[in-house]
This record gives sequence, C-alpha cells and structure tokens, in this order.
Amino acid sequence: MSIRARPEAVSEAATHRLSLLLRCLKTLEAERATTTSSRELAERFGLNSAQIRKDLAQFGDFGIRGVGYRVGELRDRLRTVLGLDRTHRLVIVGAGNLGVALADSRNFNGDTFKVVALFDVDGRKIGGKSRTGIPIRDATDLPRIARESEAEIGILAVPVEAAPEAAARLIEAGIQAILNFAPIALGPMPPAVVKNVDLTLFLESLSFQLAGRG
Amino acid sequence: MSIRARPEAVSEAATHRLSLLLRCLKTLEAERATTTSSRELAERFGLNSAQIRKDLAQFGDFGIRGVGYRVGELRDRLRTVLGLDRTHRLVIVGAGNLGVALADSRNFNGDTFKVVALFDVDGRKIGGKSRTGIPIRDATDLPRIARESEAEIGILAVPVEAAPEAAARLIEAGIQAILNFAPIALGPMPPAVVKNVDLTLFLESLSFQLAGRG
DNA sequence: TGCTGTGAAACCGTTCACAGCT
DNA sequence: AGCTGTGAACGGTTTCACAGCA
Repeated sequence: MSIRARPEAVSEAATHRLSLLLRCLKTLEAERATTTSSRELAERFGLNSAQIRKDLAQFGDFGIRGVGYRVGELRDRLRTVLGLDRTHRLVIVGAGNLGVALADSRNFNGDTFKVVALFDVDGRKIGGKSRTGIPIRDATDLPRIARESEAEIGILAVPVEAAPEAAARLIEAGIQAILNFAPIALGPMPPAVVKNVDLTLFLESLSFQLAGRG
Repeated sequence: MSIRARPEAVSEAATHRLSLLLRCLKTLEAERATTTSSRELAERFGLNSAQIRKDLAQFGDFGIRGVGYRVGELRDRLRTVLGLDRTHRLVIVGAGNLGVALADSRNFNGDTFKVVALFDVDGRKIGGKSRTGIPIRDATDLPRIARESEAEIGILAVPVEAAPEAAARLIEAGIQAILNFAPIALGPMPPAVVKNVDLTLFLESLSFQLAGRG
C-alpha cells in the first residue's frame, strides 16, 4: 500500500528482475487478470516468490496480505520506480549498421524511449535518414542538437577507436546516461551513468561454455 | 606452470573477467612486454590483483612466484581456457537490421568467430547477400546448412513473436549455443547453452538509474 | 485461511593477508 | 626480495521460514 524512500543502492540484478516483472504484469494484464500473487508470478514465469517480494519491498508495501497484488496498480508502481512513466529521448552516435539497426528497432521507439537523431562523421551519410526516418546529423552538431532535443541517453555505436572521444562528447552535450556497444570497458564518467554492452564478451562466454564439454 | 581440471562451475562474472584479461594481454603484447604481474595488470587496467590470481587459479598455476606471468604463455593458456583457440562458426536467424549488422560486424568475423549464413523467411531477402557478402538463405534450409557448415553457435535476431520457434529450430539443427537478442527470456534448452541479450533491459536499467536523481 | 513483508540462515563471490616458492 | 597461490574474513545477495495482517 505505501511507498518507501528509494534505497541508496539497488543491485543491478534486482533492477533487471523488476524490468522482467513488469513485462510479466503486462502479460497478465493482457489476459484481463486483476489480481496476482508472488507465488503465481513465480510459477508462471519461472521466478522465486520470496525474491519477488524482497525486490518489491525495497520500494514500498505494494501488496495486500492474504490477497496478493493488484495487477494494474503494481504495474503502475513499477513503471514509476523504473522511471518508465515518462519519455526518454535518445541520441545514437555512429550511423553504421548497428547504429541504424538500433535507431529503427521497435524496442527503442515506443512511448518510453524515442530516438531523436543519429550522428556520424561520414559526409556521405550526413543529411540522410534511416529507414524509419531518423535523421543522420553531423557529429559536430551533437552538443547543440542533444541539448535542444533534451536527450538524456546516448548510445555509442562507433568503432572501438572512436569510442572514448565520442563518449567525452556525449558528456559535454549534457547526456546523463550512456549505453556503450564498443568493445571497450568505459569507466564511470560522472555525472553520467555508463553501461557497457560488449557483444564480443557474450560470444566469448558462449565459447567458454562450449569448451567445457566433450 | 601446471594446468588443472576444469572446475564444474565458473561464475559468469569470472568468465567475463577472463575475456577482458585476455584483451589486456593482447595490449601488453602489442607493446612487446614479455612478462607481467597481477599487480601491473591491476594497476594498468583498473582491476583487482587478488581477483586476477583467483580467477586464473581455477584453471591452473600459470605464474612464477617472485616473477609474475609470461605474457605470451598466459595469453595462450587463456585462449585455450576460453575455447578461443579454434574457429567457431555462427549462423544468424533473422536478416533484419540487427541480424545484418551483426553479420557484418568486425567483432563477429575474425579468426575465432565466423558467420556462415543469415536466415530469413522473407522471400525478397532470400538469395541476397549482406554488404560483406554473407549469404541470406531460406530459414527452412537452416537445419541442413547448419549441419553442413558445422555451425555451433546460433544468433537469434528475429522479432519477439518468432523467437521461441526459431530457437527450437536451432536446437533441431544441432546448434550448441544460442545468443538471443529478442526481448524474451529463453530458458535453458538442453543440450544447448542459451544467453539472453535483452537490449530493452539495458535501456530500462539506465532509466531506473536516472530516476534516482533530482 | 492465505497472503505479504521481513528477520534469520545459507550461500556465493570478493577481498585480505600471508605462507611458500623462485 | 618479490611474486604467486590460497585459506580465512568479509560483504552482499538469495533463500528460508514465520509473524502479522486482510
């Protein structure tokens, strides 16, 4: 029922579980369910019921003892907790295959996330548009455009050599969070939050697991 | 000096650190360094020296007390441990923006990983090629082609609705490991290893961190 | 009754600190 | 002397088990 002050530290694993939980709730809602319980959620989606309760308890008392959770209400609370109750504008640096793929992706273009522009240094690309119509702008205009469009999140989809400098530019442009796809571990760059998504690492991790077999 | 039997369980975090460590060694090698130590590695690359030693100790005694590690030797050992001392062939299901971007990516096309084909159900794409020349084949031919080319790893770059069935097809085709980019948590699908890379989750995680500020 | 919310217990990964080897 | 390899201490996260409330 009641909300709690946000704890100073929440583990990344817990954050991911909350995102996943929100998705589960959307599924239940699509089925017109009005009420659920940590046990039902756990059984249907392969989770742990105690963990669901603990994860939620960090942010408030959202359930009703003896009953469970109201689906619509819990979904709203989770959206608020995760900051998904408003629109986040994105800029993508690097209009190569990956940058354009992300810009046109369904998942990056809903109500909560919106790509405002792609940026590149290649004069042949500048002035063009992605398939879904995201404009490709000159990377030197990034600071101005990022501020004007009030973009908060920057995606790095440039080659590894260009990544550190591009990251520095995003910071200058007032970007608050960076999702880095270049295979280099960017350290924290205050005041922005950095998340590295190293696709090579995932592949090598699979290779490692394959190596542990006949 | 000596190698050890592979432990039954290695944490994912440790695996990622070993991949990163291998990258650091490549850097040192490019600088013609022949010897290094856990302390040097830790200081130069922002790691923890005890953790480096612990991570390595799971697989053998690779160092020399009082001296450190020989760069070339340690790199070779790590490559073996991670299974990167041979070529892994990949198939990519879904020749949309993301699939093609991955197929053409530098990081997915070196000596250790090689994309053999893209697969799609769209007749207009079938028979074509990606920019770097990866052929786009009919998804119904996946089992045959995957076996003929001895592909071990399958990448799922299809829309979320198509992901579960496409995953099942990869298993039928004898694929040993799946890297899933669709925003759905695929459970384990024995005998294959599954790794979910949910880009939406990363974005939502950043959103959450942004929500914890003024 | 049956669920949540939560202390306590178990577990796992990281860090410390040093014995032992070169 | 100096580094590795490792048992022991620590801290954080997950799981358990139940008190307390609808």
